[in-house]
Amino acid sequence: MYERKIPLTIDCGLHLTKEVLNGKWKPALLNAISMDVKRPSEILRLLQGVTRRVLTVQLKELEEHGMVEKKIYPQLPPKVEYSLTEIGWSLMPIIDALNQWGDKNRQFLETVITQDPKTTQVSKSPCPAYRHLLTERDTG
Amino acid sequence: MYERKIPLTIDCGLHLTKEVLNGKWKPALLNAISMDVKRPSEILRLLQGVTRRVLTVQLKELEEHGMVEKKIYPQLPPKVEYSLTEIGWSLMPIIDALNQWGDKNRQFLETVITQDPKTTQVSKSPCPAYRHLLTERDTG
DNA sequence: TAGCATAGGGATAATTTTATCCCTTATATC
DNA sequence: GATATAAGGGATAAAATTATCCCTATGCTA
Repeated sequence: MYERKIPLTIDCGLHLTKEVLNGKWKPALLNAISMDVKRPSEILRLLQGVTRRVLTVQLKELEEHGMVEKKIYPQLPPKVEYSLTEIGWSLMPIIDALNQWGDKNRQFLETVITQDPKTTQVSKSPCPAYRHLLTERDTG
Repeated sequence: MYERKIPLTIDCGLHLTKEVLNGKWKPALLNAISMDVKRPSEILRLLQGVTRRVLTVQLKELEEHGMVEKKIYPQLPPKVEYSLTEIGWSLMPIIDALNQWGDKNRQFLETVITQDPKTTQVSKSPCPAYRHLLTERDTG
């Protein structure tokens, strides 16, 4: 298994949190699970772009970090359901804020990110509904 | 210059925000600048662990993404000061939340992160004061 | 019997991100 | 003359993260 060679910096809250959220799909996974999209196959359908392998790996990390719980149903074909733990739920206001900030500033951000010379292409498939929409939270 | 080969996913706010905050030191840099630690040399001293090169690169990205502004004083040796833009400031509540969440759950997080088999070592130098401490914000 | 669905994981390639090393500029100080 | 300071950046090495490919298991359906 892979072993980190450079020590992880965890000297401030920022870095600790970053470690938990570190992974291309982690925030989106937490978000999906919070919306009751809890089976890997469902998540795979919801999140255009994740591969099964990466999904498995990042879910496992979230589980190891205590953000989600995994329930295995002893049946075939396999059935597994993930759910947020208490500490996982406590991250949701932050995930929502990240999501809303991005959406609110979408026009600006798309411009600056696209202008970035190292960004040659961008993938923009329509976004599935998010929890903050479902629950009608509005922060203007 | 480096060019991305896999298209960037920006189909939801979460990914847009992630792109802006993507970089080992980005949140910490924004935080430092928000606290008036605005010269590269000061930041270098404050943030144990960043190298000058990475500092330069990540500050430049933050600038290209419109989160910070750079003021160059025409003198020698050079003097440069970074400051948050309006949209950069609008990120601060989120940065604070990330920071506070990490600190609040430090004990738990240190445990699960340290137990992680791929994490062999961890660097823990004392953390400099953060803005939310200076401004006495408390979210308990 | 072949193929699908479901979830997981090993091995390795490809990509992206960070780290390391060295060079530039111009002034001040030892 | 050597050295420090301040900021920036090119080239490349190293490390970390993601992607790709293939294999496991078992019951159901065509």
